[in-house]
Amino acid sequence: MITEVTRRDEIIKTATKLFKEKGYSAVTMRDLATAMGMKAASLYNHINSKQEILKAIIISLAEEFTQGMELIKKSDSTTIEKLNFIVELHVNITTKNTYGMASLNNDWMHLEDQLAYYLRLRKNYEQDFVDIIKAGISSNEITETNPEVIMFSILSTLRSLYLWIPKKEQVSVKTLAQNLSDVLIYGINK
Amino acid sequence: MITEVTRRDEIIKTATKLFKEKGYSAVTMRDLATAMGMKAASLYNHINSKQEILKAIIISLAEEFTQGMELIKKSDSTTIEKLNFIVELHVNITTKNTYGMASLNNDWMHLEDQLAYYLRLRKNYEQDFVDIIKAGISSNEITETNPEVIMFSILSTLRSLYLWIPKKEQVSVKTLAQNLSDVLIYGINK
DNA sequence: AAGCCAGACTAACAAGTGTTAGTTTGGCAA
DNA sequence: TTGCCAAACTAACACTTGTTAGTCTGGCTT
Repeated sequence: MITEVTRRDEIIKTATKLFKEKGYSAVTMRDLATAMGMKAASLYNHINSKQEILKAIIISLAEEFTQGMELIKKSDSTTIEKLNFIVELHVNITTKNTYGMASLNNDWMHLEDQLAYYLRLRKNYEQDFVDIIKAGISSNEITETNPEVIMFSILSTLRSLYLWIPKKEQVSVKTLAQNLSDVLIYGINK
Repeated sequence: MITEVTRRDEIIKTATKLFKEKGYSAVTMRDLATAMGMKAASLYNHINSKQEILKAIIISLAEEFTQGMELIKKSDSTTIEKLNFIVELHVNITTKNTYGMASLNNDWMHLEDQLAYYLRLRKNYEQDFVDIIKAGISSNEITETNPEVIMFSILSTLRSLYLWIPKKEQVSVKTLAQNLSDVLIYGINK
């Protein structure tokens, strides 16, 4: 069975783009309708609320990250390998959905019912990340710097990828991930 | 002459805090008034518009970064030293004004008259940054990775500091800057 | 040919938006 | 004591917001 692209999907996709440019709060249902070539009221034949659109964008992305981290956590790899996988995970997801990453980063606080759930996912993700780094320090793979500083430093870069990937015209995902891993893990000192 | 803290300053300070939590668009003048313990109309005895508040927050910060970069650029230092200075510049400014950094990062697109000016400052800053890295590659101080990747990677971390500095309870600015420089320049590989 | 119905429309709502005009008040300078 | 004025207030404005109700239309199924 071919999964068809519904009108709802198109609305969410268009909204994602608008949300990236101005943020969730600054985009009105009339803005969204105009971008879709219809009137605001017509949107409600396909979606139930503005809030529902935000939820559809953010929660699916957050779950994708959680699933990826779950696999990496369980994998039988060295710490450095796991960090490489994390970089690839971010590059992959961000490449597929650049716009959505903007909402994930900047508009999560406007989730209402789903806010607590989102925060739980995010907290778990960061905990898993820092655990990997701590294991790497114990096993002598990684320098003895504060693990939170390391995690924050790497994650900040990965979370900002959405701002930057669109500007790089067609660098292969593999190459970009490799370059990034090198810089993040081995530094830039010669 | 002692520079007094005006009511206007207090309003801007309060707004900065609210903007960080919900973003510029989601904060109403009535929200701001409530936080100040007054009615919305009273705000206009001190400020001319909501827009003006955003401008006051963002432009002064952007100019502070530009001035800092100007000094670093002209300084007679090695590339590594200059990068250290840049890290310190970000840690210093972010420590002094954590909330404002959120607006600088997330609400700049809601600047109206000043948008072009802001974009010019930002573009120049990034150009100066990438030039420093290129000089370091030429002088053999820095690995031959794509300079834009290096710049993006470091700057992403520095721009995200505002999310993270409040959580570190009273780590000294010097220590944090040193830790960060180490991770960003020398990597985490042992 | 008949009828269904997805998906658009118009019209309207109640609430919330930034902002203005004009008024009141309480404490300091004269 | 009087007069001033910064800084608060109330009331209102014109417009925008998300959303609902009800209607129309054109193409597919029967």
